[in-house]
Amino acid sequence: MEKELLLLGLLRKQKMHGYRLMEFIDSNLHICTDLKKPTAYYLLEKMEGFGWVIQHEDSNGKRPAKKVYEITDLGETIFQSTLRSHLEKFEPPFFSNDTVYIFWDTIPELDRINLLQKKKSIIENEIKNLEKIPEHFGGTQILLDHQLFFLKSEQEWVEKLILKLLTNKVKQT
Amino acid sequence: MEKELLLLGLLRKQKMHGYRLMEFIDSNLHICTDLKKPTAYYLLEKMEGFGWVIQHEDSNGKRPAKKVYEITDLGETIFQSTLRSHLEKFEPPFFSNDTVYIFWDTIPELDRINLLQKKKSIIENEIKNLEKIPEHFGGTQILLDHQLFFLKSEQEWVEKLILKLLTNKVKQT
DNA sequence: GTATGAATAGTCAGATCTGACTATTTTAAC
DNA sequence: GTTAAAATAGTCAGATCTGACTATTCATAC
Repeated sequence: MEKELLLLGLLRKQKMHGYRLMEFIDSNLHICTDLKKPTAYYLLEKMEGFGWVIQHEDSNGKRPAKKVYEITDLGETIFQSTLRSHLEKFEPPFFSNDTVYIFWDTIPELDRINLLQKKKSIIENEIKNLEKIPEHFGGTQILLDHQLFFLKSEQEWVEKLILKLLTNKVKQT
Repeated sequence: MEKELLLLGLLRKQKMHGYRLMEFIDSNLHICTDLKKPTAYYLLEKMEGFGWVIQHEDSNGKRPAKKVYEITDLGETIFQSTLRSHLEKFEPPFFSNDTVYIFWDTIPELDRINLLQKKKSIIENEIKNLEKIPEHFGGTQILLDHQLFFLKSEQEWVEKLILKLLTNKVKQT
């Protein structure tokens, strides 16, 4: 429901057509969602079926008709309850790259260290990029703070793992 | 490719049929993947098409024929390169529940604190549960360590956020 | 004026994923 | 020995998602 929540929340502020929605999401919210354009159109149609949004053609002037979506009262109710249930919930994400650790013993020790070092530098770059972003508006700043906090925690973890590998190696020699 | 990697990696150790694979994943690897049974069967068939695995019917005795999957040389090559590329990569997960923060201003201040407190207690429970799990084998222990490290970081972050809200409230009064 | 590229708005076939189901065999209880 | 429950093995229709595409309009440069 996160994607639906996002769309509903944006439509609450202002009625819009799909393209405008995706434009906003792409340029401002890429940290918190991977919603793609065709999915957005698909979800808008689905939500129209549920009666969460209504759509009317806006054939302004010469341009071909645009489908402008607007949130309904039902949509607002859904938004409010979903918003609350998501704030209180906690669902750990899957670290899909972690699958490798299951097969840790397949990788020679030197490779492990080298590859982890690369991972570490990617994280460091991400941190630098995030720190460059100027203060955002309202809640989006919380989102950025969270991401940054998370990245720093990941950095620390990888550093510890590398250190552990290095000290193990020293012990062996 | 994480799901394919997982299946290939397990088939490397031992040829198996889909049910056995899923049994192992469900009972040991639920932390790192959300692979479900029908998806596993789908992926096995796909990988058979790619020549990464081969399948032969095992009609042992009375039971209806089982499809036993086995990794091929090509599959092993794919596994090795995918394993390495995943170890060096870092892709931050999407905290889908964070979508709420975009609409932070919609929620009354008291609700915010209450709901975050619930979130916090869920995290604390998860931590307790993870700490109960006895030492695992090999790489899987790294996976558990990572998850625990992450959860503690999340706990800290939520605590900080709650604290910030509380001090803001005091200032206002 | 017109060719070219960017912006605008959306669609579609095909890939991926899953809830709910089928079907058989084994185990256990009586 | 028969019935019920659990274990075993898999399937399928339908939901969800996306890469690649279409189609129109606007800007600009020549």
